[in-house]
Amino acid sequence: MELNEKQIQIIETAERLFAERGFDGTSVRDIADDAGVNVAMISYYFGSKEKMMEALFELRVGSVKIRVESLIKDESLSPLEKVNMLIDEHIDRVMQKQCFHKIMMGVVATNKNPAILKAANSVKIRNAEVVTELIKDGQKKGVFKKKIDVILMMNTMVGTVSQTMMSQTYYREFNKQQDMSDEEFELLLKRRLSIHIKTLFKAILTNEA
Amino acid sequence: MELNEKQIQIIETAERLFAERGFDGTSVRDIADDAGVNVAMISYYFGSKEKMMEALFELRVGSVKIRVESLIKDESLSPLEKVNMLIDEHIDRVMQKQCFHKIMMGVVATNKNPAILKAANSVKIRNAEVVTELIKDGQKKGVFKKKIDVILMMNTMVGTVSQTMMSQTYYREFNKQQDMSDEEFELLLKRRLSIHIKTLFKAILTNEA
DNA sequence: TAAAAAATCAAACAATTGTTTGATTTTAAT
DNA sequence: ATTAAAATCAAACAATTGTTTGATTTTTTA
Repeated sequence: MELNEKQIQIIETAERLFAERGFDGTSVRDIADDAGVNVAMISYYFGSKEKMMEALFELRVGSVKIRVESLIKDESLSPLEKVNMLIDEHIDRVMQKQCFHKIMMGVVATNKNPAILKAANSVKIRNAEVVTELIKDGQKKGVFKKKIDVILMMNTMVGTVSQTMMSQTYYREFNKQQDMSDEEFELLLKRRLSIHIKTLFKAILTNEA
Repeated sequence: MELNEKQIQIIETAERLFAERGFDGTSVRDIADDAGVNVAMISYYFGSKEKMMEALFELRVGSVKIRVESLIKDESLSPLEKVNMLIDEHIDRVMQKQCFHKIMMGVVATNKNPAILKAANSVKIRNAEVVTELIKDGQKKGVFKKKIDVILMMNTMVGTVSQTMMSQTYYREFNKQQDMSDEEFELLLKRRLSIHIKTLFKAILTNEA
């Protein structure tokens, strides 16, 4: 599905409101008003509220796959370097599309929309397969430990980033970084998250101290 | 607020449905039908749907605090032992009340109900303070590292457990453990989660290999 | 510029929402 | 057994929901 300017404008408004209030907590009139269009435009363009959600999902997920796949194949990088790049990639992706990731958490929690759930699951499976290959490669080269639970490891990455993203204002308060600009703080948060997760991964992946 | 048998029955039905479909995705009639009571009973007992949610929150959160506080004060345990017990405590709590924790994720994501959000935040702050004290004690005794980001560490625990709980059927498929009974699998999952997180924490907390 | 297509709109649609009402039944107290 | 309180109910309430209609305007095409 190819989207024109107005459709994207509507979708991005919906994305923001869905993240703030949830899918069922946001009416099509809320979206239309906020986007400055007539209510009928949503059905006119997307068919239904549900299908608009699917269009949003398609828009956001579509672009991700390629970068990861090509990264894995790069021969000049060590397995650990690749893992570290995947971590940074994930942090950037979540922090840059916070609204979308909030919505996704809601969609996965409540098994509402089967179409989206299925698509999200296939993305997850593909990622797990890619990472598993990467781990195996590292094990073959003797730099990674033998017994590694890939799923739990990825759950730690995804879970830590989501949890941190969702409660970032709280993190900011706790560490008394109110004086920073939003951009500064986000950079700091990303840097700390990156170091934190890389430390964790190094501990469960490698044999070094 | 003290609850009679029927009120608890309604609340537990609501809890299950909220976890499956979200707060706004569940109507009071859905709840009443499933609980086998008249729709009017919800307003009659709780005042409103919103207040019923608050009663649910109060019911589930009320019992937690005491155990954690007393655990911390126990002189016979080392700091690392205490941390490990907190991890197991958290895993048990989430796995035993999965529906509730799913709902909480939704509530925190969408800043809808201020009363609940405020209460949830105060619980979080209290926990962070307790853990911070625990970490400081370990540092004083020389068994913990100097620079530790308590919030990120807790985000890793909470995030990993939530993520794993939410996608446990997927974990089961991926590791081909369909033949197990549900009880067996849950035990296995809890054990693996426990070891996994303890390994992570040991790596960022202690100086050992 | 004329015709066709696309976009926009206010209004209406039926269905569902949370809540209230007022009567009736059940339970508890005297 | 009588009274008072609590619980239960079907029905109705107004508000909001997602969607459709049919007319009107704007844009594109020829």
